[in-house]
Amino acid sequence: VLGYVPSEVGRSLATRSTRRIGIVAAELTNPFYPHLVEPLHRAFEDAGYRSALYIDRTDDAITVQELADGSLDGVVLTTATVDSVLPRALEDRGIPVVLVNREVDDVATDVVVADNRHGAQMLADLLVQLGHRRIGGVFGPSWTSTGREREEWFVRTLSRRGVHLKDDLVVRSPFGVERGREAIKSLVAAPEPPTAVFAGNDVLALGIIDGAAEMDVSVPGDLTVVGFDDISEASWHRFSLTTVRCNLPRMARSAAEMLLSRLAEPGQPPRRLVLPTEVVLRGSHSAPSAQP
Amino acid sequence: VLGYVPSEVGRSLATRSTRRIGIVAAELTNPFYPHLVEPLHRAFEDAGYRSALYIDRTDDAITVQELADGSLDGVVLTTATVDSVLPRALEDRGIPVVLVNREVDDVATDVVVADNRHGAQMLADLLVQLGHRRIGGVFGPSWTSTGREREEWFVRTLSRRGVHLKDDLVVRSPFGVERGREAIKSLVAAPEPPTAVFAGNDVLALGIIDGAAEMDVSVPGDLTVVGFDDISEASWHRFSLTTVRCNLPRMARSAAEMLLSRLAEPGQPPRRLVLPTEVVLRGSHSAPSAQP
DNA sequence: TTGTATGCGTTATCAT
DNA sequence: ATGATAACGCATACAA
Repeated sequence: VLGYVPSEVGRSLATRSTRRIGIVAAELTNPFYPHLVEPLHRAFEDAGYRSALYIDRTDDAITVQELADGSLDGVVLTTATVDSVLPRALEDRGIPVVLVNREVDDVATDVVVADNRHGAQMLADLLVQLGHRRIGGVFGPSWTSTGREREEWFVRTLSRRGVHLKDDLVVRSPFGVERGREAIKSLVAAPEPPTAVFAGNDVLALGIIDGAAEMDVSVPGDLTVVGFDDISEASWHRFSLTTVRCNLPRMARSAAEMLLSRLAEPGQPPRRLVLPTEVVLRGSHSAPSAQP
Repeated sequence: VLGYVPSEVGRSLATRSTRRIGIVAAELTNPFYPHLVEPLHRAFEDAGYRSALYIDRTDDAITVQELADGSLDGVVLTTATVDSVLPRALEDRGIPVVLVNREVDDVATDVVVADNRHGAQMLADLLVQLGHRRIGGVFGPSWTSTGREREEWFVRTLSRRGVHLKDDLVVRSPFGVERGREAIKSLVAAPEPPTAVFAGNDVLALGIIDGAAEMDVSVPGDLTVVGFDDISEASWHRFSLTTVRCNLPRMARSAAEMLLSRLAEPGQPPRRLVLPTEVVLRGSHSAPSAQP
């Protein structure tokens, strides 16, 4: 018979290697994650590994036993929070882990992140240089390294330039288009609405721009919006989002390489790779219009 | 020890069931697929099944041996073309298959699709009723049942109403935002540009709207755009796409149910489920403006 | 009820 | 080189 295909499960049992990597991401309908999952999948595929998808829902988090059932050679975590126990637990069971785009406190695993500090700093500089003083922030969750780091360095840099965010102009919310839409609605309803707003990531920024359009506030005429990540949607003309590029495909590839290299050489000390960021100027920013 | 997790691969070998379903989709950065993959994953998860992701790239198609290596209890195909051999091949090897959103000629497997004919018909009626006569089409690939069916019934209905599409106003291209953008640029460059354009799906429609904005043709002022699927992006204010709803989450759930039921009862005759469609009127359509 | 042996499909080891 | 066989981790069937 020519159509014979050897059984992977038999092979896996004998070699104790499944040639399958677990990728845990948030809901894929959050437009951020496909930009990470897609190149991750491709990188593993190119290396002869298959991938299993795990969706980490806020209401129903991924557990250790789901990932440690012996069906995975390694795991990529893209949704880790600063207090995640998953990375520790998995490594304790001998399962190689790599963190992507998120860091975890007090845990030493392989990790690839973008230079969020520098990115946030450049964005802050950009806004004050444009002349903005009444600035708002729609930051990501403080329990994610990404949200936390970007917020911290954005406000810190602003402070250095003598600009301070008013409390009623900052919102913290989970990453999501809908959340961005809601957030901007509350911000423009403030007694003194911001002339510019920093979004914790592009997905929030898309929601902000969309919500602004909905309320007839023009971007960048009435409101400057800057994002973070540079997902492909940011370059859509209807958004034309000024943002900082994290080079997600590269981040994903690096993460895959790290995991693969650890599979080959399990003894290696944990590595931490931080990728450079650059701001990409598009059409969602401008100088503030005359203040009323 | 309390942290013991039984090995899935051992269990799989013994029970010859992996409790894992293969989901084959196109690149996830194509915004359509997350809307299918996400609810599919959820449905399988709820039923105690894990899922493996397979990305079907145009340049590197999924092969039978990848899916028939014994690591999958069943397969969901979302990228099948009318002449796909995969469904037949998989069923021949005893692997349950369900086709979602796409049909295959001369193959009897389980399938769940939307009522594309009715949807296309309603859209055609809408356009002529609005008064459009110079209508363009950016159809999907003719080698997909979805692209083919929607095109056929759209032009057929138009013909019945006495409206015919000029050859230089129809484009056929793979589904993709970028392709929609390119397509509309060629259409508006025609000697007599269309006042309305039908998109093979929402993803193409998004590209069309974005490309139109880029060329300063206003939607719906200068150009009416209608799509197909009603993915969540279609409801974003910046697109506000008039489209026909296929209820993708429901489609996915039904497909999962079908596959699961076949796993429980392998002998069943193939079923074909076609889900009703409805048009959802938003802001991307209007009557044609005065003709020059 | 608790325990023990056999089979699942493959790789790997060890004789021949 | 080629071929027989044990081991992988679990489930199942059967025996005690």
